[in-house]
Amino acid sequence: MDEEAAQDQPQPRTIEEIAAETGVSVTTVRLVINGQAERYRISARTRQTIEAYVAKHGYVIDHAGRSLKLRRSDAVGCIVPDLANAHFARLIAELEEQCRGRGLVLLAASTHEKPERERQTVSGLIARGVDGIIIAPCEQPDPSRFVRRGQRRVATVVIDRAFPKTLFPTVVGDNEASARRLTEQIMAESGGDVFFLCARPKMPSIAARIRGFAEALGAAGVEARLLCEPEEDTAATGRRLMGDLLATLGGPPRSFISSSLLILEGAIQALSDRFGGVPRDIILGTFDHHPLMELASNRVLSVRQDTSGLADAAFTCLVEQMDGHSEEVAAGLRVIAGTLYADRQPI
Amino acid sequence: MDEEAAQDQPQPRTIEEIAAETGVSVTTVRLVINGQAERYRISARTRQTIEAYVAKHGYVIDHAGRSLKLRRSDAVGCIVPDLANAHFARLIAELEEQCRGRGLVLLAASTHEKPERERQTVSGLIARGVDGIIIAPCEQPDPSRFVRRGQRRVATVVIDRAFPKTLFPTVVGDNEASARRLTEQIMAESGGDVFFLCARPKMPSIAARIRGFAEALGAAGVEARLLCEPEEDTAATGRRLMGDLLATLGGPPRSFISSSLLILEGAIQALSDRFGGVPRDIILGTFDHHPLMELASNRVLSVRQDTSGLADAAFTCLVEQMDGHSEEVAAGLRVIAGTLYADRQPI
DNA sequence: CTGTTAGCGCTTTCAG
DNA sequence: CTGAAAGCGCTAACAG
Repeated sequence: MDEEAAQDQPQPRTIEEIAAETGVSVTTVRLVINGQAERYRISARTRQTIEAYVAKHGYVIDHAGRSLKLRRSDAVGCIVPDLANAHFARLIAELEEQCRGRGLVLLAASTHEKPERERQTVSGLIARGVDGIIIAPCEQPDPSRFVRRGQRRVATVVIDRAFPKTLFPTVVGDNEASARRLTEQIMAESGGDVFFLCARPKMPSIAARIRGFAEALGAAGVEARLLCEPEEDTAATGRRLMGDLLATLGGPPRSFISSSLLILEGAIQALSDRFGGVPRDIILGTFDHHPLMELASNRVLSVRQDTSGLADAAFTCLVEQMDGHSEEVAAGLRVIAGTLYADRQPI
Repeated sequence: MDEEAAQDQPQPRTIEEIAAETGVSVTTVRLVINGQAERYRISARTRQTIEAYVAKHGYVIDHAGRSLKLRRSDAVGCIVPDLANAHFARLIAELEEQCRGRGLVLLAASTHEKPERERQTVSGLIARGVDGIIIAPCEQPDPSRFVRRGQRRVATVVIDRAFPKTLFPTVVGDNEASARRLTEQIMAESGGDVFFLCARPKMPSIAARIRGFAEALGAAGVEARLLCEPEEDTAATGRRLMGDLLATLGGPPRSFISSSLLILEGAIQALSDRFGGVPRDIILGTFDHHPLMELASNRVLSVRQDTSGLADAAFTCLVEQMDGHSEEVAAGLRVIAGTLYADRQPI
């Protein structure tokens, strides 16, 4: 009924219009609309008048006006290197869920690892008035860029990548420890014969994995077996690195670890090109678990990051800052443990 | 230098403040800031004064005020069933890129296939004042929900799922034709022994695939070999469907097609449980290509949707409506062809 | 060429 | 319990 009526009548209106139509003041209307009727003891009669009118015509608040007045948008920005990347996509999905729970909306943006683009994106989001930013940065973020209108810094949390100077609250996976465990396990299973194919070794998350890898090798007295590409984290890189490795070894390695899914894809291509498929006895090690890895008949050791743990921690931290009546939030590092899986089982 | 100065001075200011400080009017300031100095022939002197001031102190526009006045947010909302799903994540990534190119920002939201949530999300985004909505809906979208303030309908394009009544401009993949080609190819390679495991057969995209599958089977005079689950598109479903199939056949099928990556994952699990891996001679057919499928030693026939083509078409259509000085945009259907791949080669 | 002014819709004192 | 009025920052007439 009401639904029907709403379609005929002029659509949702402003508070002011509702006030005019119902013959009360905007304050009164606003009070009942915002559910504060009780608190201000609006008379039941006027209250019902208003509620009836709204039920009939509908009303949706205009956030633009609200934002302008409140200097608050109830929006948070999330900046990641690549929205299509499975890891970041999951992160975004979790964060959007959290946002929804608190009536916030999520602005998603990508940088493609370009620092300049990242800076512009940050400024852009701040100009949009976001109340908070969650960022997986491609460079050490500069706090002075996270301020608006001389106000204090916009709530910010860095996720996934811990740059040396932790100037912001930061939430990351336990890359170093995971890498160490993964490497140890692989060495145990492969007899110590393991290589690490990686791109962008300067990225803090990758650097941590390299450290973990090196520690495990060092503890076992094995020399470093690292193949690196400074920049391009692409399948093409993975292909090239694996190609190099095959050329060097003259045959397939017993096992290898790839620093990202893209590198793994490339490595698979190189192996397929050479052997018509991935030799079944190669042990695969990876940090970005994907269910399709089960397609391989190979032994797969993978670290599954606790994506939802990361998102939860990051969001909680963000909200603390946003609600923050407290002055400063500590710019600490929060590490979320991942889990090592062998094929489909956690070990 | 300027950078340095900017850090000492009070941060970015309002147009009004800049006007006061530089001793000119807000109009003048606005004109030069918006790059319309030429057009209104602002004198070089005042112009330089302003530019110098801005260069020194910086200025970022406040979108809240702008939105309120212009009734336009330069934001578009994108609503998909699941942001973590590879297909939608790619779509989101492409769309964000497009948005960026036009100075728009992207609000991302998910529905998890819940109609009620979808409706709320639409209303929410409209209340936020988005200028456009791109939606992969889980139900026939109701145009009356896409209006704001009695104004005409917010620019909207439906993507990925063509419901029977095409009330909005709609951009989808060529699911039916792709499915037919895929099925024909698989039958040619497997001797006609092919099954289709699918979830949510009522979804228009899935329904189209089922039609294509049935057509190919019909043309070859083979009976329907469809295993369906009405709702849950999950790995658990895929596992169950494959389990049922194995029980029925008493052994692995020669080939099967899965309606989604999740179904494929589940099917793989069921096969692994039963045979300790995916029997190598099974031919895999799928609609959501993923590079990791190369891990399989199996023959893989997959339809790769032209994600960026979909995104381009959808965005173009959206922009037409947003800029639309023309009255109505035709609510037509735009079909984007996918490509059939055998292993890594298009065929 | 430049300045003044009136709102956009909302919230928030401050008065009744 | 309810109303009036100011103002958030921006833009777009309209005057000079």
